[in-house]
Amino acid sequence: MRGALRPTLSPGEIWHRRLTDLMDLSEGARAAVRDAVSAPRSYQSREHIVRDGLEDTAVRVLLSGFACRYKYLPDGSRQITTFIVPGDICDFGFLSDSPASQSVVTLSHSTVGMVDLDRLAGIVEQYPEVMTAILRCAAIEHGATNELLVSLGGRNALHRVSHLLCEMHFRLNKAGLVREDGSFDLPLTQAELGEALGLSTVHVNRTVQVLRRLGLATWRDKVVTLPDPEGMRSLCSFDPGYLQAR
Amino acid sequence: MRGALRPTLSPGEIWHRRLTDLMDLSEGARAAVRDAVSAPRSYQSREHIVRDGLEDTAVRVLLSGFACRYKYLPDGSRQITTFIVPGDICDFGFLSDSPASQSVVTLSHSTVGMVDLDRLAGIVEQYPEVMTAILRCAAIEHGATNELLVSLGGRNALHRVSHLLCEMHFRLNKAGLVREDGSFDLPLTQAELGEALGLSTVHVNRTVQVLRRLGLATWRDKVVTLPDPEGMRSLCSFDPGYLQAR
DNA sequence: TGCCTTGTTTAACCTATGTGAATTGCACGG
DNA sequence: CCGTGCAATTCACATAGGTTAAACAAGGCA
Repeated sequence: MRGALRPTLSPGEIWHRRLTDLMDLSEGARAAVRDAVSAPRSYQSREHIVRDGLEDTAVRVLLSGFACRYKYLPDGSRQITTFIVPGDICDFGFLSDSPASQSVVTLSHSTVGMVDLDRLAGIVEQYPEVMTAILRCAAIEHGATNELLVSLGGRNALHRVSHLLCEMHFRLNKAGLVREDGSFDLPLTQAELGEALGLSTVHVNRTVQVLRRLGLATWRDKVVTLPDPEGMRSLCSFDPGYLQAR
Repeated sequence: MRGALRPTLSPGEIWHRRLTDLMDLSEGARAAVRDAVSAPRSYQSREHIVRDGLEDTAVRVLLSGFACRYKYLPDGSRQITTFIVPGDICDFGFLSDSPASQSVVTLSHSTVGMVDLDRLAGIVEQYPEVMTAILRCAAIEHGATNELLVSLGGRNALHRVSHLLCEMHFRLNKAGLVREDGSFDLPLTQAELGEALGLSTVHVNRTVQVLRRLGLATWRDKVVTLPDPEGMRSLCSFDPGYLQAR
């Protein structure tokens, strides 16, 4: 049983980790952030965290599991626009005081922490750096959306799939969710991956098999392994710049 | 010569118009915003406004003309990720105090106003609603990116092109740039439209001709006319919700 | 034990869109 | 008036990826 992920963390630990990665925070700010996250609420797979932008008085932070934002097309097909991993904010509608136009749904069993908006306002007033950190979260998410856009506009199926796997590897690694052997949980179905990448399920399957044959990726039982991350990155020219503060 | 667009405006007028559309601003805030925009700087077509996120101490607002944000793919092709029309902020990097990862280039002769960052900070401190208004600008831009993502992921060529034309019609109309007869300047080349929509130039051309034959759109000499906006909207199920504050 | 359900895989066939290359129409500069 | 060059257009052909349907595997449950 090598690769136990990590000991249990306090709810706020994950968000704290994310924010300090993006911004130097004072000791006081860090404590405030850590304490602001409420006891996690648990969601089953395919349960809605945010329904069509119905926003209330709290910011939701994914603490564990996997989720996505999506939009429906008129023909009933679904386009996934972002994947949400632990540490991510589920919905940025609170920033502009307007409900989000999208819904957020879990893709696996997940837990979500709440940060009360009034409380957050107080923290931000005392520690303005926290606001910058949050805005960086938003900027990175926007960057990820842009990169997905680039994938759909200009990359072929093989590059789309490998680029997304590289991104997941990178993001989950930052969250401490990649094991020693380079494997990580990716609780997606191939159909869902297709809904994000604009590919049919069948073609996602074909493409994943090519990656297997190339010895660059395996994906079984919701676990992805990249035996040769460097080879994978160079295959699709993955550059994680868009996922980092600078 | 019907349809003269509108009399000359003071530089800050356009931005003022945009922000008040998104947010109720007090008289003081409106004056502050109006006065904060510097004398416009003029750019030729295809000149860079922001180069690879080299950010300085001012926010740039497009006052007239047309621009886009883009990213290059490793194979040298270019993916346009956003079109920027008068009233839009060119780059939101200043929000998170990190350089943008993209470049902004004009697509026609354009003018750009600058808002000094320190000055803006002062305004925001006195009138926090201005910050919310700016964050709404950012949210709407994110919404537009998402919608383009949806186009690339799930719409066919005809719907992509018509949806984009509907969006342009809507956005330019808000900026007061659509003439009585429903026509508006779209200083793009078909190749550039293809770079945004993930289509080859040839196929953009084919598609535009279909729209012509359907009597839904004409596009000549950089001028687009939608004789039947409603038909156009229903063709591609255009819903401008994602472009508005609510 | 055996039937559902959900997800992956395979196969045959089809089409929307890309590619390459030539043609046309203009606007511009000399 | 003639070249030059960019943008729009056309044509012939190629292909990546979609579609439909069926088979297969594994887990849950009666």
